[in-house]
Amino acid sequence: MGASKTEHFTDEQNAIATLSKALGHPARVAIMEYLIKVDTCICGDIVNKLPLAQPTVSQHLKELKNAGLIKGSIEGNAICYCIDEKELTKLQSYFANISDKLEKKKSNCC
Amino acid sequence: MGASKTEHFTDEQNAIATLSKALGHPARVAIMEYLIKVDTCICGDIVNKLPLAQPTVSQHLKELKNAGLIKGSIEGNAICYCIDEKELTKLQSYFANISDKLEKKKSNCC
DNA sequence: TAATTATATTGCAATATTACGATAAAGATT
DNA sequence: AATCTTTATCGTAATATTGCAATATAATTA
Repeated sequence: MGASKTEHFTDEQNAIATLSKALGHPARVAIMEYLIKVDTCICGDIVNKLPLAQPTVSQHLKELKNAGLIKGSIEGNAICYCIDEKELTKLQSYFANISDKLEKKKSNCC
Repeated sequence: MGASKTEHFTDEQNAIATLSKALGHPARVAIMEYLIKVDTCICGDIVNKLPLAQPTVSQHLKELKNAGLIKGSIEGNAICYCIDEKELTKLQSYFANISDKLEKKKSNCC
């Protein structure tokens, strides 16, 4: 059908999937990396850095914002975007936890 | 147009996006978690665990395999899937690195 | 070798994503 | 107030994803 059956999975599984999906496009990875690198983070700078049209970048920013990975604040005429660390930390600790489990298991299945 | 302009981004950005995208569906997150939890990992078990039809699960397994996150080996009649740690480690260290950078920066932008 | 079991593939419908031109909205500047 | 600058939204086309029934493939067993 095209729509995920999210209701059948745990909240954590859905949360991790949502965050991962938000980073599932190179432009959005590039935006995150840019925001981490610079401290000034005006939307127009991001548009200039990326090889995409302004509406497309705006859409990608919206998706990152919806996922909670970035936040934006009005800066006069412009909008200042920056990383929202909370969700990123969630992802980071999730993967750290998984790696830890695998490390301990020393899986020899396949 | 609908197709990502992957050629404009770095290899690492594309790699992280591909891995993230593969985990961008709760069913695939659930599959990964199941494979981490159990040591026996026959495809049929996964199908039974998930609230999805067999062809759908097969498709999700294929995507995880294409991304390099799991590998499968023929086990007589059945197929044994398990985690391929290499790519997962790549993701884990990527996020660890990002978190580290943010930690050091103590960003006070927004 | 026929039937069974396990998994993959095909085909298709429903929906989502990606991209961008045109345009709107809102503050800044003249 | 008219214009400029900056960002968001709308509309739309191209493509991708999700899901499953039907079917194919391949090893196993009777």
